[in-house]
Amino acid sequence: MSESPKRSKNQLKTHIRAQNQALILETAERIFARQGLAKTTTQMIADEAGLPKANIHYYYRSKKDLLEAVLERILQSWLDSVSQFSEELGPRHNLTRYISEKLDQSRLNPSASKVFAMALIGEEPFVLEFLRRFFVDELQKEKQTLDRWVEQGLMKPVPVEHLFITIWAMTQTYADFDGQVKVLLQKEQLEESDFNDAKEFITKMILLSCGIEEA
Amino acid sequence: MSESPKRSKNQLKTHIRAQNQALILETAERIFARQGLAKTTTQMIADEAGLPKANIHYYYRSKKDLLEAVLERILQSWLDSVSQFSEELGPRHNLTRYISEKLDQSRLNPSASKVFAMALIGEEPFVLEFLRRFFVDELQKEKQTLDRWVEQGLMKPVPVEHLFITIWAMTQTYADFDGQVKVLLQKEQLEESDFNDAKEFITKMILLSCGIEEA
DNA sequence: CTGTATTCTGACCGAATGTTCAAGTTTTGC
DNA sequence: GCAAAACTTGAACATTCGGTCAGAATACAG
Repeated sequence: MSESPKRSKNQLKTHIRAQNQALILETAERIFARQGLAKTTTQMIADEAGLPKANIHYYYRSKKDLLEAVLERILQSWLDSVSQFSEELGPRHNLTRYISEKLDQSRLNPSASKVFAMALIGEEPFVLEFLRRFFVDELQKEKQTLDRWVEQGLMKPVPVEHLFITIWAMTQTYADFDGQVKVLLQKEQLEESDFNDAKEFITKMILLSCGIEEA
Repeated sequence: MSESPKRSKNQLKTHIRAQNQALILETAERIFARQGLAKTTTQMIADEAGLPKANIHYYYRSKKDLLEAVLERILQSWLDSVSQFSEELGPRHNLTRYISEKLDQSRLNPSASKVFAMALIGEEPFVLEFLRRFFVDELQKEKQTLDRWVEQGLMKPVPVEHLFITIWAMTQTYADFDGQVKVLLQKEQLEESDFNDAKEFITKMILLSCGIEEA
């Protein structure tokens, strides 16, 4: 138990703060996903984190602040983990990787996915603003890349907005509506193989619709 | 104002009841969709329906009862409006119609769509139970029909569960996450043409992936 | 070791909200 | 018309929940 072999004297400044904030954000994300944004109480988060409620409010003034911090953390991790489209690698490779990464995200971090979907469906201003600031530009860039691939005859022209909306919709579904998916697949729990089946099916659909793969 | 030209003596029994329940259910559905299930208060519904709050509780004992009544109404209307797959008409016609009808539903009754999605993402036991009772059997039937089409060489074999999950995901998205869609399409409001674009794109994707349409 | 900054926490508060109730009013069946 | 049933509604209640605060405890710098 009593282990402190090396007191690395460097960033002990607000060591406690960073540690507690991380604990609170992780716990909050989990409970927000499980209970819904509105039904989640600061008391629940406090209990599950093993902290008194007042301590939560010491780090995050209001529940809204806490939710926004949770969302910001999610979005930041997504921005970090998403690969940019690389024109040289061509459409097949890029689209396949994009779908694969999105489904992996849904599978490996379902809480984050679900919290984000809840915020979206509830039209939290914070999230819409974030989309406006980051993803609209992102989409424009990807559109240009796709246009160039079309010019080079590597794929057929497609409505890029709808392409990305549908990819988003399909990949998110497996995390966001997992209750429904479990019922339809008649499984207690989704396994990696289910995600792989989905990955294969969705990828094939998208490649076909872009004229990259032949039927 | 004082109009009662013909007192059709038949179903005046609980005329008032039916009328008020309809008003309450419609209003509740709208506000549930706008505010979220948990944030919606009985007071809001009362105000927007022009009734005192106690009157809402006269017809629906609890908020949970009211939500379930709203959900039941939505599901019933869906069951009524959905066309059965008809084997003779073949896969192209049936799938095209199915996608078209689902997108029309999302467009023409976005509140219903959104409330249902909120209940699903929150894993309301009522909805999951309903899915289990109705849609699992439904899916089995459709699976058999598709199998026969495959045998007849009218389409290629596909993972039917994932086919329907992805169709569901894509068509619902335009209603459920319309905030996000509007941002990405950079529109103030979604128009019928946007839904038609989506309809065309999704239909083509699905037909291609079933080997019904050539690239 | 000492003073300062940071963190911790039990107790409390006010507002909001679902629900009940009892006393009214209207409608209905006869 | 009349009694019973159905409907209406203002007021009140109990509970829950987000948020505050003051003072105790702890960590930290010099």
